[in-house]
Amino acid sequence: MDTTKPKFYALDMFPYPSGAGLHVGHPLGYIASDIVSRYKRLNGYNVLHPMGFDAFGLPAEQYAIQTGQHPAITTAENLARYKEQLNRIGFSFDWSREVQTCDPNYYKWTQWIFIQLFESWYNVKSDKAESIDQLISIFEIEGNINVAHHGDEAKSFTAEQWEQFSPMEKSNILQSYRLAFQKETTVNWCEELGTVLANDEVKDGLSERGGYPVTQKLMKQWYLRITAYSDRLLEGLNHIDWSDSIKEMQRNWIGRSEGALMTFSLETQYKGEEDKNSNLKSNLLAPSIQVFTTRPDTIFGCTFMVLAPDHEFVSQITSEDQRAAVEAYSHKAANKSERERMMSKEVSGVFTGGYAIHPFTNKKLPIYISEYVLSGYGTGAIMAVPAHDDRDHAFAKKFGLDIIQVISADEEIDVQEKSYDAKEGRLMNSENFDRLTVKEGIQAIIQLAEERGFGEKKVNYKLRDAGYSRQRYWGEPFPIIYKEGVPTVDYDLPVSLPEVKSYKPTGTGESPLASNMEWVNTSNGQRETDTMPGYAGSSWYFLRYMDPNNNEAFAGKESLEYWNQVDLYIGGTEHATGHLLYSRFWTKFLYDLGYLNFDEPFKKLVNQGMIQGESMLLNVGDRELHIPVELANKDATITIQKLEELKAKDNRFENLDISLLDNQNGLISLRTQVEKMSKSKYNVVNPDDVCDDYGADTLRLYEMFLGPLEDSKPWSTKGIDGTHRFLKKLWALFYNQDGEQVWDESEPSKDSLKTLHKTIKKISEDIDNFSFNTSVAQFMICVNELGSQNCYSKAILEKVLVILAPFAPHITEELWNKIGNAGFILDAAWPVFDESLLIESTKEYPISVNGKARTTIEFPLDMAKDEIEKAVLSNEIVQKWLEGKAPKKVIVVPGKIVNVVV
RNA sequence: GCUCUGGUGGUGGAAUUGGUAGACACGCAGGACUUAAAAUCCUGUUCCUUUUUUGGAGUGCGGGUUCAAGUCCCGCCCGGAGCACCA
Repeated sequence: MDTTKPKFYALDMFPYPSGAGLHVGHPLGYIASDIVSRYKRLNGYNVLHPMGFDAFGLPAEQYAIQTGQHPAITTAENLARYKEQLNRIGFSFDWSREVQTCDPNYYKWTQWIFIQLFESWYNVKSDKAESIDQLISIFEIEGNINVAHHGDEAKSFTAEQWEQFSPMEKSNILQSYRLAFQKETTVNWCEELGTVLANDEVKDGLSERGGYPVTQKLMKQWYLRITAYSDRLLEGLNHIDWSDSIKEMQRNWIGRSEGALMTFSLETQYKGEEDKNSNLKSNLLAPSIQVFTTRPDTIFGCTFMVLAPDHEFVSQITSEDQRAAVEAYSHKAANKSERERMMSKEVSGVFTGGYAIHPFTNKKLPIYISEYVLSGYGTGAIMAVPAHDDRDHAFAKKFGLDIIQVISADEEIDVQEKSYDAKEGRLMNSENFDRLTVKEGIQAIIQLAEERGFGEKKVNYKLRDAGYSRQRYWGEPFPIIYKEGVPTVDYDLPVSLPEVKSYKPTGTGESPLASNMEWVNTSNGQRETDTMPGYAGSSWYFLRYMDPNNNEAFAGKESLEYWNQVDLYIGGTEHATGHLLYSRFWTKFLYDLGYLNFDEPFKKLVNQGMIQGESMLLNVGDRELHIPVELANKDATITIQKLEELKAKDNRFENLDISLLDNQNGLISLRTQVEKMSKSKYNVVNPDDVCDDYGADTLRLYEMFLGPLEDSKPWSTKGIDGTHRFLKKLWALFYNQDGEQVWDESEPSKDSLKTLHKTIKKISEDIDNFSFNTSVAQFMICVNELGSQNCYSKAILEKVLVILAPFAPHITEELWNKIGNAGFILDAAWPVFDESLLIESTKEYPISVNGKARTTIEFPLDMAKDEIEKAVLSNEIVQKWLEGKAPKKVIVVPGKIVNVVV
């Protein structure tokens, strides 16, 4: 490969090969990236345009559970079908670089990256990931007193103490530093799937895949410390060319908010029996409660406090007479599923009987528990300011608590009726802080709180560490062996996925791998039996394409340096907060370790819209049934005959009495509905069928012509004849209906050169702007014009073929060879655009009077402005419109318009 | 509720960022070729008005800036997507 040439890396989000095969929506983005790839190749770039498969995942496994067939077999079958379908459409993928995430030669490196994460920690001082061995040497020299890290809080210890710790204690301490670590927490547990899910795999309290209920469960799980990268993930968004909406989604997901931690001391302290078995001070008494707030300026309006029902201090601050009520409420809350909790908007809560002391006013503040405070965010406790927070206001109303206004508003407001949440106005009822603006108040109150030692500035994030354990079979095994309970690394990669008797999760929280004892028990200890989640393999696959067969590294240094960032990444928005965030995280991590010289993986991201299906619905009285779209006619009707055939083989129609349906001349009308393509809606359109009917080039052109790449649009074959007709017209410029040659070696006419160069210009611009629908329109204009000019000149036609080649590779390649050119059309060069051919000597100006267009006059383009002015004013029609009035002003926009203002 | 998007003919959609709105295509209507159909080609097609002439209105609604607004500003209405007790 000639590495002195410029490079271009065009990538598609690799598909998960499901059993259903491709539908016409899948190729949309692939066609676009293929056009750009071919265009760049014609322009002299080395283009990396690979394809592969995200092959680990739940559907194959669920199919395996049902049928007992090994997921590897079904995956291989599906994959072969996908490839066949893709090849039919004529993509220029470099299949020699194909990756499959379930291939041991691939997941070997997924496991290797996991090991790097396990053996790294995040040093806040250098603001990057560093080796855990260096951290251990620091511990050995000076303990952890000077270590600033991103991670869980660790007790401080000295070098001597570190020396004394047992291997298990050391391991536990290191877990709070490692970037891949274990932690016991409440997790999203899906009973039906028998596994834990990450936050972004849960939608509306249901599993994204399957739609099963998700509950909270306490389990020991692997996590990746993505939170260490929160700020860098946020900051990096400013330097990449992605759509605003995706950037915004990531910003919201990371959810940075600036505020303060405030400490409220407690009035009541623990009076129960001491827990002798615990040496944790907090179990004996809770001296104070910390809250996170973004509005420290409203602290004087705080009239009560609320804790999450599962906050660690709840039982200690609860008074005896309130204990039964509090426990009942907590119990109920804990057993609610995520979905139930989100469904009920009802205000609920219980008074604990405990009181906190307001740090400024020393007033007693009752402490409540309520579901509206989440234990996972901030400190799991809030200072409630009902006058200036909508939720606190609702709570105060329900429980009859005080509402004190501390921020004044411009308009007339009554905080007893409605809270005033805007961050505008001046402080009031706030002692010395009165009259300060909100902004000043926030500063001043934090400052004083810091001086007095009960508060500090604090940045909070919504982003959680990413759960990395799945109790599943069809995924990457962890390269981890427990030696007397201590997790240690197995460097002998790959750790291959073993055979098991059953793929079914045990339901007890153990993965199917646990049943293969021979595999689990090694001479060094027991293997980790969970597997990695779906996003593991997809978080770095774009790097493997650069050097897919490397056995020494995940990719070689030269390859990584040459191919560098993905220049263009095309895919759907469904991965906005999952895959795209994890990939950015892994890239930054590998950058920190020095393996990459870029820390954002995808320079430009384009999200193609979804192609929806048009469902055909048959009204059968009480309900509607989906009719397979291929049986319906174009005008949304179906013949009785076809309906009878359908009834015979589809049991959904068993009880249908066709004679009762309203029929007109043997046709029954159907209702159409645009919705997502899916098997169950019988509205899937297979690209193979379109290729059969019209050919792959028509499919490619039509999908591009449908509208802007980024818009969602329903699939409809209504306009497909237009693009097909275009290709026939193109062919007719070379050969007539009888197959006789009509192209010739004649000198191109001036007009045809003009048409050609206009097209070269427009197509180049359009591809750069991802405006493929207008490119197709331009090709149609080009062919129509050449046709009416009777242009059959080979010199023109072969250039047209080259610029059309990225869009319609099959027909252009065929004609390219037919007219006597050897070799691939992709090895040709993009024609050079000659501006001089387009320059016209005269131009028709629209002439308007007071902004209304009245007539047009032709002028030489190089005519001076004042000459044009004179000519316009002496024009008959203009004079008639002026009716003798003197013009105030004449505006001449060169090449555009002349406007006379009266 | 918050954030991001978008609203243009019968339909999908154009409009070089303030310069003749409706490119291109579908559909529809009329015509040519044909015994006929298909295919192909030609003409017309924003709406209202009108004798083909001609006017007038028009880019979700209401204001504004400008010689000139689909495009910019202010206030509404509607659709799509995402987030959603995040303190």
